[in-house]
Amino acid sequence: MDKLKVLVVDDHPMVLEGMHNMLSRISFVSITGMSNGAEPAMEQIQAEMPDIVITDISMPGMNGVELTARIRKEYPGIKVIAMSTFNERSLISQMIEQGASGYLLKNASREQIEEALLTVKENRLYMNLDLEWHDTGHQQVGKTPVLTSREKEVLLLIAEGFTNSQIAEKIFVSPYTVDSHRKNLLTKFEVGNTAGLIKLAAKHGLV
Amino acid sequence: MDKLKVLVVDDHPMVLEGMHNMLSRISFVSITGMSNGAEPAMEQIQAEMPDIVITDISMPGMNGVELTARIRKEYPGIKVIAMSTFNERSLISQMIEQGASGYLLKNASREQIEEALLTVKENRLYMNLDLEWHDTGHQQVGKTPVLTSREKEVLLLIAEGFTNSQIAEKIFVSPYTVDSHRKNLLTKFEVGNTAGLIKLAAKHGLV
DNA sequence: GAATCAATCCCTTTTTCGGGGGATTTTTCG
DNA sequence: CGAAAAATCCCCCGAAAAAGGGATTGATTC
Repeated sequence: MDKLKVLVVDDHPMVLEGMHNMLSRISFVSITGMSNGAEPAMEQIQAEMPDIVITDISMPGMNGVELTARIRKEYPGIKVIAMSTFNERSLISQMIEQGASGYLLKNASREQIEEALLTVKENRLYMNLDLEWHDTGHQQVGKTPVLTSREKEVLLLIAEGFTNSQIAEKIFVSPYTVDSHRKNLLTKFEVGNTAGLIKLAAKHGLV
Repeated sequence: MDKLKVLVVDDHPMVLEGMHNMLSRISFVSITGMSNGAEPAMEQIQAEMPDIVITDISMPGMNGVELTARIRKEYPGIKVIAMSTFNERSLISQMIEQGASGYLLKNASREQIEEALLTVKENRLYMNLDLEWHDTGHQQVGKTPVLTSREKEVLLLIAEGFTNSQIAEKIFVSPYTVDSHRKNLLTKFEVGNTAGLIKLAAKHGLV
C-alpha cells in the first residue's frame, strides 16, 4: 500500500515536534512537511501535494478555518483534519462546514491519530468524540443555536453587563424589544437565566 | 557540570512529546519525567526531585497556578517554569506571584527553552516577552482576581445558572451567605452584574 | 397569496439580583 | 497566642430579570 503523505500545520513548534514523533511511528505515513503557519503551508502543499493536511484551528494570521477553505477550494482532493484544544470546540463545526474531514483533539493518542488518518483516507468523517473528561471540568458544549443578527448584537451587550434599558438606548429600540430578544436567547440556549446564557455563549466563542 | 533534572507537566501528549524531543537535544538536561497532569506530577516530584519543573498553566483538575503554589511550598528548592499559549496571559502574573521562575510560550524554540533553563538555574527570572501578537485577535484580559475556594465554588454554581437559594441548598449554607459570596465576586471582578461576571470568569478560564 | 420569520412593541406578576449596611465565628498562619 | 482572612449569617430596599401572556409590521420564501 502506498504511504499516506501527510502535512502538519501548527504554530507551536512543540506540537509540531510531538506530532512528528507520533506520525513517524505510524508505518503507513510519510511526512511531507511541517508548517508553522497557514501561508507557508499553502506553499508546501503546492510543492508536495500531500494526501492529508492536519492543521491547528487557531493560529495567528490565517487560521485553520480559512486554511481549510482555501485547501478545499484549490485542492479538492486533499483531505483536511482539524486539530484543536477543548477551548475552541465552537470552531470545529466551522471547520466541518469548510470541508474538513475530521478533527482531532491535541491530547489525542497515537492510536487515535492513526484511526483518524485511516478513516479520512477512506473518505469518511473522523470525529474524535470520545469525551472522557466528564470529571475534568471540561464539559462539552452542545450545538451553537442559530442566532439572528439582532440577537447576537443584544447578546454581546448583555455580556458587557448592560441592562435591558441601557441596551435599548444604545440600539434605539424599546426596552420591551430588548427583553424579547433576551427571552429568545434564553430559549434558544435552553437556559434559565443570564448566568447560564453567558457561560454557554462564552463556551461557543460568541462573547 | 551536573545535568539539570527536568520534569515536564502538560495534559497534551503531543506537547509532551514535542517538549521531550526538544529537551533531549539539550546536552545539559536530564529528563526525569513527563506528567500528564498536576496530581501525577506531585508524585513524580517526590520520587525524582527534579531541579526544574516546566508546567502548562491551564490543565484539567489542578491547574498550573495551584501546582506552582504547591511546589513552591513543599519543595522551595525546585524552580518552576510556566508554559502557556497566548490565550492565558492573564494567568502568567498569577504564576509569577506563586513563585514561578519564568515562563515560556508554547511556540518557544529549542534555543529559547535552553535559555530559559539556564536563566532559571542561575536564580534569575526568565520572561519570554517577545510579544508579536498584537494583531492576532487574541485580546488580553485583565488580572484574574484572587478568589477563595468558597468563592470559586459559588462562581461555578452561578455560572451553571443556579440562583442564590438553589446554591445555598447545595452547599448547605444560608442564602445570605451565598449572596455575600456573590457580592464579593462582583466586587473582585469589578463588574456590576452576573452577565459581566460570567463573561470575565469565562475569559479567565474559570468556568 | 399564505406562511414563516425577524424585529418590533406592550402588559403583569413573581422572583432574583444588586447595593448598602452590619455582625459573628472559624481557619489560617506567623 | 493573636492578627488576619475566610466563611458564615442577618436586614432593607429598589431595580432588574424571568415567566407568562399577546400583538403588529415588513421582508422573504414557497
